[in-house]
Amino acid sequence: MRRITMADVAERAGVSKATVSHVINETRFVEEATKDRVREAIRALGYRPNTAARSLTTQRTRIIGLIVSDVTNTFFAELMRGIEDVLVANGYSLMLCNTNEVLEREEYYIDILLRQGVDGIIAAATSQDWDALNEAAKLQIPIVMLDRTFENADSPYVGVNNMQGAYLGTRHLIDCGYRDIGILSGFQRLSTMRERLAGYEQALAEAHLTMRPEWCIDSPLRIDDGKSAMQQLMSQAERPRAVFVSNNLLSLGALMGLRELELTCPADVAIVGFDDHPWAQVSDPPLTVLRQPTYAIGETAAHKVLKALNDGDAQIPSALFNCQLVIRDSC
Amino acid sequence: MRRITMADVAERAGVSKATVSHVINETRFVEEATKDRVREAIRALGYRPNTAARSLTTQRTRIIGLIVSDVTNTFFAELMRGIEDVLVANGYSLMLCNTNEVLEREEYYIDILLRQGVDGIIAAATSQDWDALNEAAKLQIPIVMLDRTFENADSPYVGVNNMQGAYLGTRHLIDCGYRDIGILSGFQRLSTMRERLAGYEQALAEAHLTMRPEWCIDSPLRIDDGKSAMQQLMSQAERPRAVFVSNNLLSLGALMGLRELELTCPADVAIVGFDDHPWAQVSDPPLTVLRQPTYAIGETAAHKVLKALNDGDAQIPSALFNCQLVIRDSC
DNA sequence: ATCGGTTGCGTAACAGGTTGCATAAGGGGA
DNA sequence: TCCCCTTATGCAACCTGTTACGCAACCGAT
Repeated sequence: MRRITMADVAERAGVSKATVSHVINETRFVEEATKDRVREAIRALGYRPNTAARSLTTQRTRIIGLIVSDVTNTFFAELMRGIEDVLVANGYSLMLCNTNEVLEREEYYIDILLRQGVDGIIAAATSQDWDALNEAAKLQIPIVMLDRTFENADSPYVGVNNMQGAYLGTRHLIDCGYRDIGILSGFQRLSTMRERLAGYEQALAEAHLTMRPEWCIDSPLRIDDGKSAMQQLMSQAERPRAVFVSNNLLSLGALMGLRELELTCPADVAIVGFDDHPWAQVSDPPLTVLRQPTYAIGETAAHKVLKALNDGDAQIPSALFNCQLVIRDSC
Repeated sequence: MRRITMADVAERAGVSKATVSHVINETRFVEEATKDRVREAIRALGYRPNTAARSLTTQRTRIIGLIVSDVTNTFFAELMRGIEDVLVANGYSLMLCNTNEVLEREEYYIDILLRQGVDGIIAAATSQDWDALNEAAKLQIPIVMLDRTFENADSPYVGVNNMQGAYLGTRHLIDCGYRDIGILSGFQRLSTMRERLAGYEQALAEAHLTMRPEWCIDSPLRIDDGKSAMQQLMSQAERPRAVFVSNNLLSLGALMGLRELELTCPADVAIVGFDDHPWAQVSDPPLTVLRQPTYAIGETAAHKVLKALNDGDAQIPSALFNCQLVIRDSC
């Protein structure tokens, strides 16, 4: 069965390809009777326009590339949902690029996206300089930085005020009476993590507490890393009595780590985590966390690419949301 | 800045477009010296082939459409990761379609995928008949059913032996001495959920226990639904002493529901859940669950589409994995 | 010198849409 | 009746690759 093309529709309706095209896209006036014939032909033949052919001439694909580092992290999943809902509502589709926080994979994917000719890119980039995205920028493809950004990023950023969040969390620990506070600070390569560390430092400084470098553990962002980081923290001669954890997977790992050491939270160590997660309500103990308006962040990011696409070269401002401290039983 | 096309490369290298194409695709012999000139031109100009143009003639896009019902469910996220890793390794990309378990959205997306001309579709379909996917099937596009399937599905299925899993789980409850066992059976529209209910029934029957319909609660698959379903179960005059929960989000909701009623697990009700989840280790109590080899399922599904693409019309068999009972403290 | 068989590459048709330009038909005014 | 204008549509070039077909140049053999 040959593919049905526009020529088939045109023939059946007794009009030219041009007319069919204009009926479909409503790009010029066509008499109602003619429109009807075309529409009936489309239905009868089961015609479906070929996106590749269309984008070849229009130079637009109505596809947005989404780069995230870990789809299994509910935080990113929730972002995706927000993004996708907005894109679908506007007739765009999503090309998913999961980098696993691997730079080469990110670069590979950016190349793919550019070949694909995506109309825009939303990136929770693992790279922290403009190199990888530079090609896209040169091609004038709108880019929105999601969750993370970097110094000289030349694109709008949508995320949360990480410093404020970490400050709030650490401050809460201090207010609860803790003085010896450590931090699982994650990947310092990521702006997000740097900002959270800064918020933590600020809260400590304000309370005239000194930050002890050995209580500040960097690590990748997987569950196991959280576990070993927490255990590393707890195996020290002098242990912190509370820990600020910069990422939800690390929080989960931290809880696992404590369990293995038969330490309990908050009796032995208090924890404040970053990012809320449904499971955090039923964990043992339920976690006190900084909640981000994740879905809204996703929506906003999607709106920003669309705006960039529609408004030509209008300057798109960044959007910074605030975190909310959700107090549960871990401090 | 105009887009760089193959013609530009050809001109700079002093050859024809055909030669450039053949150098890129290695589709016919080209002298080494010529190849070098072409490659150097490609590099110098920063040429990137246009996928749309290519797929217009080749009739292939190297894109696979993935339809899932809920990206925020870690189960699907993990499937995606498996699928994506395999696809990337084979030079394919992923178009993500999140349906939120809404039929219209699924149909909409299938239409989009067909216009896009995806080479194959992997679908954790929310629809449970062939209607939505029929168009794709007629166009000879390989389809792989993921996690769910239906009676007259004419495509290979990759998933888990749900009946065996549910049987194992229910059986475990029985072995623990429970006699009054209820079930949160989810969406009976989905094959997965029907099979799990069947496994539950089988285990009960085998132990000569009668199934009480009022202890068998259907619901959608979101966390809140699990919560209210569990509360509905617990508000009955005669309550079950154990509950088999057919889905991980429902398990989470069930735990929340119990908490709200100030009931404890397993003292008041025991729970066995379906699908493992990292958080299930640190929940209160740590959940006994049926674990699926999720990542492997994803990989397998991806391999099957690719096989269908490469081997023409070879019959692709389904793949059924087994569940593994992971015993923790909820019974 | 002629011929057949490589070797290496170019020409042009095509894939399926979009769109600038052109044109035919019909109506109204001079 | 002629001309111009409007209305509704068609023609064909173009977007950027792929590929069937063809041809020139060179080789060694006769």
